[in-house]
Parts: sequence; structure tokens; C-alpha cells
Amino acid sequence: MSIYDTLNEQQREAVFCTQGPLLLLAGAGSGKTRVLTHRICYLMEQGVNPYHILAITFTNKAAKEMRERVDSLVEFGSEHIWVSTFHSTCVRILRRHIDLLGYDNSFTIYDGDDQKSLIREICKRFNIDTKMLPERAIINSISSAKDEFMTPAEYETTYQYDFKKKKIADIYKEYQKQLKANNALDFDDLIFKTVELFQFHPEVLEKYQERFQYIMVDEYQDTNTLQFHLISMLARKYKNLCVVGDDDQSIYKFRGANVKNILNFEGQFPDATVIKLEQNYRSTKSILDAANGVIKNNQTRKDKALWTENVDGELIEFHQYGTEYEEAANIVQKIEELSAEGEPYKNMAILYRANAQSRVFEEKFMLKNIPYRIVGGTNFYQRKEVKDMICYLKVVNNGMDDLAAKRIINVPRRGIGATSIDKIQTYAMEQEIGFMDACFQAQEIETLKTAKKKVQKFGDVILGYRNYLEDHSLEELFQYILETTGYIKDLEQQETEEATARIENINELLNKVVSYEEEAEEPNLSELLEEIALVADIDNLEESDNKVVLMTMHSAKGLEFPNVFLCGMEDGVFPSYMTITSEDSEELEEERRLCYVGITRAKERLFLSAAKRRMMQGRTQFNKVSRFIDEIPKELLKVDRGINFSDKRPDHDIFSSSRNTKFRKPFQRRQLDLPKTESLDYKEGDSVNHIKFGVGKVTSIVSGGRDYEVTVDFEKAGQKKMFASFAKLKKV
DNA sequence: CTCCTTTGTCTTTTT
DNA sequence: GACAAAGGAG
Repeated sequence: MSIYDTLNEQQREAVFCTQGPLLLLAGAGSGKTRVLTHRICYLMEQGVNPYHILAITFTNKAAKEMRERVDSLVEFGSEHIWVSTFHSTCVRILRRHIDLLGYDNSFTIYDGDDQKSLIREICKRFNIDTKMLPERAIINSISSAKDEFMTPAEYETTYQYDFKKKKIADIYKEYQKQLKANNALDFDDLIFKTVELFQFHPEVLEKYQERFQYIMVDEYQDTNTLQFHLISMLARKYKNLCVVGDDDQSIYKFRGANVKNILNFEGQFPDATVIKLEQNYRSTKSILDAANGVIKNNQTRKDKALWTENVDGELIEFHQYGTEYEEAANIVQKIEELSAEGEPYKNMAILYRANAQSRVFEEKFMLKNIPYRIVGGTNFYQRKEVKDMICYLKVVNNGMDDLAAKRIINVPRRGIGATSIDKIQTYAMEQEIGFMDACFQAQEIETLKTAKKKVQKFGDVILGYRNYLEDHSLEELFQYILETTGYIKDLEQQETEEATARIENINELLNKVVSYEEEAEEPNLSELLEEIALVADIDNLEESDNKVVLMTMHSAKGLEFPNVFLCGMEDGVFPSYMTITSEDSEELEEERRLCYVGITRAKERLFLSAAKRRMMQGRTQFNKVSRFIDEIPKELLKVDRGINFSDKRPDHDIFSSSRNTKFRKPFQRRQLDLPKTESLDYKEGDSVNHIKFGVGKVTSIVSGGRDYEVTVDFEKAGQKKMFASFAKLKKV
């Protein structure tokens, strides 16, 4: 009896197929992690040195789990396998070789917030109207350019006749210049620079090709073009590349993921073996059928049929509540009931479309004293106080990080305001030196008057820290910074709840520093900062905590729970307003894939819910039940009359008229009991004004349930479809 | 320079 | 409703 006997035929085939390119199409819950771990194990049995194996996962958490699972299968050697995310892999490579590209090896990693600050600064300097060109759009454009391996120069020549893009090209160019001057890389650069390194230094590439003779990539459907490039460079020599993915679970198009990577794999590697894993081991039949019912509405997908031998299981429950508060109250109550029946809290997860939806649940859980954990949202390391302390560490570590220096120069208050900072910056640019270096030369800056001394003093403080680190540990440095800045003392004096929470956060960061120093082989500041920059919130989700988990469906990818609550199943929430109004049908399909991911997280029970009205951005919105609910086969759904409705209005069950609902569109009768938008003051053919798109002509008005769907041909923006209640069109 | 108030702007997902 | 940016008083 070998460990491979428990695998099914396709799984075994995949495990034993070790040579040459292999595409593994693995449906949700089909045991792909088992296949990957067993495959690694088999490779080692075949005499492959674990040193030659590279496995790329999507999160650090997945990497850790994979290593542990391999470790439980093999007797020794698992620690030599290189298992990590794309980003961590690249950092490891760049730390060794980035000097070949003219960067310092102690480079800093910029997160999304840093990126935004830098872009904002550049826009200000370039006098760019961020109303015409929002920062978000600029960042996205630069990010997509990098995803396509396009340098600023290439971007400029490609788009020289497009006014807006030409502007972006200027910003992109300056942005890269600044990054380099600050000795910093953003997330995309980590991959980009690694590819560049391999391109310009074939001897380095060859070294890694020799090292990584067997490569595996998980969640392959979510790789972008640049990542594909990286992988194919590495695999070019030995061609032992195994990619695992599911096109139905591709949910990161918005950040550059390219489904074509998986759809065209056989085109890129013509001799590839393709194996499909279609048996689901995770979910009950009802849950799986519901998921299949939804996903089959997508036009562009590889045909496949996921099946299971599992029991039918319970029906899927769907409730429509009056408000999001009722929704939360009832879900929490259900969780209490399940808990009373003996279900551990950690077996229950609440999944939603957007992070903002977590708040109502959090309030309820606190009130009821139920342990919970929210994953995502504002990351721990993005909190003001934590970020402040990190910036101190960054400045100590990398003297060229202007952004970090500017952040802390007046935190705590040192009497150095915006005008002084500008003066230092101007001087730094004239002298072509870094911001921090300019601070060290404060005496030379003529424009500074009373601030001269203060800036000088700040410089001395930083120099003091650097000296201190020479013969002290990181923990000691951190403590020293806390003391000398008086950061905690300031907070203590405030005596507010908020301040106490901040102190706790700083202490948690201190814990991180301590535990890093204990675990690392050779602790150093760069590595600590890199660990901080590259962790995702999900990475810290401990299997052992018995807590209800709350997170977005995006974050839930790759996880599974016995009981799953999918809330906010409303058109406008999920699918989101953005995707409904977009004319690109691809976006709705991605949203549907997300729904598929959400449903397939559930093993035993699935609860779906919606609210008739909910507060969104301070306005009450009336939402129709999500179209995805409609796509689930009716016989799988159990729709109860609302329980515990707190508002006394007669409640109309959406399926109420009779059992015999097969022939009617289930949700249409709702238009009777929901307030319709006030009658419109414009009709087809009228000219109307929209706050963003300007003037246009109404081409059609369709009554869709509680709202009107209005199509307008705008003079500038072209044709748009919108809901009357959202669009606030004015007749002109 | 700092602190407080007011105004305006959004709609998503993240390494 | 939340949060950032701008404006105003000390």
C-alpha cells in the first residue's frame, strides 16, 4: 500500500507525469493541493533533489501549508524545496542580484499607499488635474504597463498620439525615476525587475534555470502576462513545468490576471500533457449543483463537468431581509444556533463582495461576544501608528527612502511644517541629493530660518538610531525609537479608547519584531521590512483559533468551510454596481466566477441572503435580489418566510404566490411591493444632463423591476446604460 | 505651524 | 457614511 493508492485515476496520472509541460485543469475542490504535494513527494522518490524543485503559490499561507503537507509525506528534505509566492520568490532573487541593475541590495518595497503618495506628489509637481486624470487611473495604467513588460520609453512611443496616455507616460517615467532615487520597488517592479535581470544577465538566468529544474505553479488562472514571462524563462531549459488552475475561478482580471495564460497553455507548450480533475471531494451535491447552475451561464469557458459522489446534503437556504441590519442579526443568530448544536465557530464563514460589508457583522459579534476574525480590509500594517513606526525603520534602513523620511519628519510634532518640507525638498533637488541627506545638511539650506535647528536635530535623531543599531538588536532599536520619540507617551496622554487601541497595535508590531528576530537565521532590518511588506492578511489566519471568519470572496479563494454564509446577494452589491453598468460583458462573467468561487467554498451547508434596502455610501439603496440567485436551480433552494423581521411592514416572500412558480420569473412580482423611482421627468428622445458624462440623448427607457434602466447616448462619453435612481439625470 | 470645522468625493476585489 | 482635502482662527 503506497500513499498514491488513495488518489483517483486522474490524480495519479498527474502525480506520475513528471517530465515535460503539464497542464492540470483542476475544478473547485478536486484535490489539487493533494496532487501537488504527492507529486513533489513522487519527484523526490524518483531521486530528484528537493533543491531543484520550485513551487509557486498564491499566498504565503498556501506556501506554508504546502510545505507542511509535503513534510508529513516524506521523511526528510522538504525544507530544501523552494515554496513561495511570486513576489517573495522575486525578492529573494533580487536581494542577491539587483545591484546588477544599478539598485542597492537593501532596496525598500513600496505598498499601495506609498505608491499613491508618490503619484500624488508627482501630479502636484507636474500640475496635473486629478479630476481629469484620477490617481487611481494613473496607478492602474502604470501597473498594466508593467504587467505587459512595457518600459516608460516604450509606453511613450506607443501612445505618443494619445493626449491622456502621453501624460501618463510622463508620470510613469518620473515615477520610475523617483523609485530608483529612493531605492524602492513597487509590487509590480518585483516581478518586472526580475524579468529584466534575467533578460540582461543570462548568466544569472542560467543559474536559476539549473536550480529550478522542476517548477510548479498553483492558481495559474490568476497569473498575469509578466508572471507567465518569468515562469517561461525559468522553465525554458528543462521544460518541466506543471501549472494548475481552473479558468472558472479566475477572479483577478482587474489586477492584470490573464486567463489566456491557462487557455493558451497548449499553444505555448505544444507538447503539453493535459489532465482534467473533475471529481469534487469537498461539497455536497446540492452545493455543487448550485455552483454549476451559476457558472454555466458564462459564455467564455472551457467546457467541463464537475461531479461528486458526496451525499445530496441539505438544501441551500435563501432569505431576503428588510435591511442589512436584519440580515446580520439573523445570520449571527443562525451562527449561535449552529454553535449550540456543537459546530465550532471556525467552521463558519461569512463571505461578502466588499470589505465595507463587514461592519454590521462586527458590531453584532461584539455585542453578542462571539469570537470572530475579519480578514482583509485595512491591513494591520496600513494603520497610521504602525506605518509611522515602520517608516522610522525604513529610514534607518534605507537612507534614500524620501517618502518614509517625509512621513516621519514631523511625527511626533517637531515644528517642521509643509513649507519647511518643501524648502528641504527644493534644496535636495538642486543639489541632486536625497531628502534625508538634505536634512543632514540643514545648516546649508538658506531658505530655512527658525526651522534650521529643528531639521538639524531631526537629522541627528536618525543618525543616532543608525549608530544605535550597530551594537543593538532590532527589538532594542524599536524600543529605543519608541522612547526617544515619545510616541507611546503621547498616546497615553490622550486617554481615549482610540489611543489605547493604537498602543496595542504598536505593541503587536513590537511582537512581530521580536518573533522575527527569534525565527530568522540572520536577522536584519531589510528582511524584516520585506516580511512586513509581503504578508497578506490571510497569511495570518490561524487554523487553531476557534473564530467565525469574515472576508471577501476574493480572499476566500483556496479555502473551505463546512458552513458558508454568502451575504449581500443583491444586484448592485453582488454583482457590483460597477459591473452591472459596464458595457463589457466580460466583467459580469468575472463576477459570476467570483460567485462560483464563493459557493464552492462550502462543504456542507450554504446560506444565501439579501437585503431589500441597505445603506451604501450614506444613501439608502433598494436592491433587487441578485441575478445569481436566479441562476441556481430552484429545487435546490429553500426559501423560508422571513424570520425575526423587525420592521412590521407586511413582508412579501419573493416566492410567495404559490409553489407553482416554475413558469413565472421569480422576482418580477417584487416590483409591486417596492417603491419605484418617482416618475421620470424625461422620456425617450429628450436631452438630459449627467453629473459626470455631461449632455446626452435618451435612446431608451426600460422598466426593470423597481427601477428604470435608461440608455443615454452622451456627446462625449458615448452610450451608457444606467439606473434612473442612480444616474440622477436632469432634463435640459 | 497647529488644530478644528467644513466641504466634497466617492461606489469593488489585492500581492 | 467615511475620509480626505481645503479653509479659517488662534
